[in-house]
Amino acid sequence: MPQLNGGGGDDLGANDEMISFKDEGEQEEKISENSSAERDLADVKSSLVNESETNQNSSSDSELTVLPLCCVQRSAVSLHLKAERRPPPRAETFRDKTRESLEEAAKRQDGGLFKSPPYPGYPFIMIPDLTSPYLSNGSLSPTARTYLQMKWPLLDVQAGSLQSRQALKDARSPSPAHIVSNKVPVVQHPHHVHPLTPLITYSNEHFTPGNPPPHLQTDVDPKTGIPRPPHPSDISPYYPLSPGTVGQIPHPLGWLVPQQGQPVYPITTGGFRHPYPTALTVNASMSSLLSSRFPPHMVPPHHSLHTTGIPHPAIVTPNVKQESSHSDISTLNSSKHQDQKKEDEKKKPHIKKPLNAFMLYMKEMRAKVVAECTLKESAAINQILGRRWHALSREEQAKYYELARKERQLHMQLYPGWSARDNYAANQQGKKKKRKREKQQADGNDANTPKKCRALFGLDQLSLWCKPCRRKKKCIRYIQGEGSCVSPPSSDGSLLESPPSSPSMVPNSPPSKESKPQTEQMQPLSLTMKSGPLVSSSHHQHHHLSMAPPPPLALLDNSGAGKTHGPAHNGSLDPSDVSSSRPSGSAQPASACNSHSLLPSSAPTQPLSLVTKSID
DNA sequence: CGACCTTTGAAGCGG
DNA sequence: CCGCTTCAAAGGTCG
Repeated sequence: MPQLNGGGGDDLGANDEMISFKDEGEQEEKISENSSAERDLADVKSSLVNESETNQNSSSDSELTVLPLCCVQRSAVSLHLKAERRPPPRAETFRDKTRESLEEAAKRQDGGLFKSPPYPGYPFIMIPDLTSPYLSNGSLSPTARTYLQMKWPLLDVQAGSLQSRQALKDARSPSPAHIVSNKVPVVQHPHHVHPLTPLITYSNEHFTPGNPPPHLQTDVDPKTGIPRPPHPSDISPYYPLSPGTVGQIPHPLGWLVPQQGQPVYPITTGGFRHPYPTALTVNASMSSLLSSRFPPHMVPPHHSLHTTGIPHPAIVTPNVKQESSHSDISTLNSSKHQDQKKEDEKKKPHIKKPLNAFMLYMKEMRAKVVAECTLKESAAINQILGRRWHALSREEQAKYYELARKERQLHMQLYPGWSARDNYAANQQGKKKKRKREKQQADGNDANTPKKCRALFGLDQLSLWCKPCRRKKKCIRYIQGEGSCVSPPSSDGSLLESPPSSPSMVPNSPPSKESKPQTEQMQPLSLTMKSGPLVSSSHHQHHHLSMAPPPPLALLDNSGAGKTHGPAHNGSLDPSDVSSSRPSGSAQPASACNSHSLLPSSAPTQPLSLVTKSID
């Protein structure tokens, strides 16, 4: 059985046994609680990203210091989900129905999930049993995957561990900053690692030793920051591998991490032998994610081959490309066209885009959610994951951003000439998502995705929109005049989670790109909307929300600011900024606005968050 | 069997 | 510079 949670007492763990949900409204309420955190996160996001990048250079020590949520133990509310899983009702209008069902399902599940903190105490990370999770062939069904609980390193930090950590740190060779950001606290402690680490599951077949790609091998771009030189430190000794398997398991970051004496891409054995203290190594889970990205079976094109001879996961050869390998054959029949295409592709293997932070997160968490929720539909699961993502603490998100950054770097090194555009072209040829776009657009136009100004004035009166809204950023108007807030995202409950980040006020935060995400997040709603008249309700929420307590994150921030932990983390993340940004507190309310809660009822109850607030 | 759905983030393209 | 579009993962669902 996959679930290890139970032991932890994590509510989430309560998988199958679920108690029926009461009202969705409640769920939403709970969600709102998260919203605050989301806001913070959003604000921080940008900083995180930057941080990750900046981190490279900076070496601060403070990894340990910050323990985010630890303190904030959210009370674990027992989570009750319906054991019975209702497949989304299919109905007449498939789309609407499906949507609704998805939304509903998501809400239900999510709500349930949210009741209990996704990561209570932030303790665990579920590691998928990778037997072959990433194989495109997908021999294993998702459900088949097993997950191991891992403690999140940060949480674990304790006095003793700190010392050890420090030691590790010291021990580390001057690791390339680029690879590891000190600021991001990702150090994994050995003892924390579950003995059965998922990594073990990696199939050996995947990895055959080989030589690293030429370009990689020799050098690492000093510039890019991905160091090739042997870095003992990079490899984590802690990596949870069973002895036997170890050799075969590639280091998750193996591509990036060079080992002493070993080939740069020693996926095989080398990878794990050496201590891998650095942030990169981070969590086993994280690493697993990365490793997952590199499926063995994919055959890489010449240069794309990994040192080990293993192609980078990103590369998909047409044949191998999807699970439906057999289908390929049939496809061949379809037309010469394809044949030609194939040939072309062969010549030019399809290199996938590197996964972004959220995608990495999804990969890691999907199974968990599936297990917990009993939902299988990816759409619904993704909604939940999206919410959870928003609920993640800065640190947590930072980890993923960091991973994503590394992935991108790696990807760049592996495929120097590659550009996302290549894939665009491919699709165009293949013709992939067309309808989708149309639909999206349509939806977008709808009030369904309410952006403050957009909802308020409509597309027609774009000129009236505040600049940020026009840019898809946070609505100033909305924030500023809280009262003015029109309705939030009414539409979907799903939105609940996505709060607007505190924002506006903080123009400074360097969130260039990040800001975008935040805003986007805020408007995820598309799902729900169809149903109805949420807007009006938004008002209520607004009030409530405003009253709502600050998110747990706030604590962090505060603590960070005031307290020590500032060091590494903060520095990198800029927590200070964050905290500062929020200080007024006014921001929160605003964000609250955003948070969408459709139900009036949703309002007030989110005790937990409040509690956390007390910290102050 | 392929496209869609859904999420966030990164990147490309065009104005 | 800004906005829009595409793609990345994933699995159920529909045409």
